[in-house]
Amino acid sequence: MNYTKLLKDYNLKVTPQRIAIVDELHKHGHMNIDSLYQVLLVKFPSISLATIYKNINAMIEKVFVDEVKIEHKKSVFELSKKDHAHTICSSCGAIEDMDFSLQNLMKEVASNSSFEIEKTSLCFTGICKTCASK
Amino acid sequence: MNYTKLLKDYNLKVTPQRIAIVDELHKHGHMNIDSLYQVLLVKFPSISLATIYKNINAMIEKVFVDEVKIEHKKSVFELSKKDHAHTICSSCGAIEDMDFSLQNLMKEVASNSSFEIEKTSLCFTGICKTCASK
DNA sequence: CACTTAAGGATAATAATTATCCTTTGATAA
DNA sequence: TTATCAAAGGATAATTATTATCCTTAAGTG
Repeated sequence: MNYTKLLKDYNLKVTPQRIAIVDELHKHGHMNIDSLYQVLLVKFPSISLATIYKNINAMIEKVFVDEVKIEHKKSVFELSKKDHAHTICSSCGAIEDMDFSLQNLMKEVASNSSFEIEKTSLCFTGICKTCASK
Repeated sequence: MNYTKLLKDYNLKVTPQRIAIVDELHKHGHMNIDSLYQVLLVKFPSISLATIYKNINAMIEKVFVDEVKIEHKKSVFELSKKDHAHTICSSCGAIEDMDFSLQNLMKEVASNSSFEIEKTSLCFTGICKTCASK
């Protein structure tokens, strides 16, 4: 993926730190602030935690990164992708995407309610396949 | 509702502060820590914020209060009730329950996935009826 | 390559939550 | 009803999380 173009498209200056943030989010799927910080310290030994916060917030603002709020844990961040739910394993903590048509859900609600939906968040907490087989 | 019995059933000592917390949650539906604190200050002018935190955490632990995490806002808390979703108005901030059969959703997922669901959280962000008509 | 502006890094400030410690109050049983 | 004990409340300190500030550095533009 061309992260330089991505950043430019969203009017964010292309810096090595930003490229790395997007790169790591892409590689890991879901990361919280601390794990991002830890992994970026490898490439940028003097990177500041403030840089992580500032950039994640900027990317959320530009709507190409989303925050996923999780019970009893710090939020994780992901590159925006449409129409999916999340599974959170209460045993190992793994967070995964799950294919799920939120569109259908939203249509269903739209026809039964007067609430105008802009965004839907669906999270399943439970036991993942790996933990279940142990 | 008999809050004394409720607290006893969950092995929590019955104190006036706890009864008031449950009472306010019941009356208001959804409250964050600060609004709880403000409203409890009326009845208990010397109540400590720490008491609110400690009790909400204890009630969550006992699983008769749930936390609802909301984007860009502090979490709100509600007395546990089953099978419903939440709507959050991005205009006025109102948080409401929405009747919604999470059971069906969970069955659907169970038959298509190997993830064992324990709990489902569904939030719709958008514009509420009142704000839409303005 | 020079200039302008925004980003990075270090750190202080603020906000949010939890821990500590002492006092008070429920719950239990004599 | 009262004595006892453990747990809850209140005040506040400590910790954690996040944001703001300020100066230096580097990206974008011509």
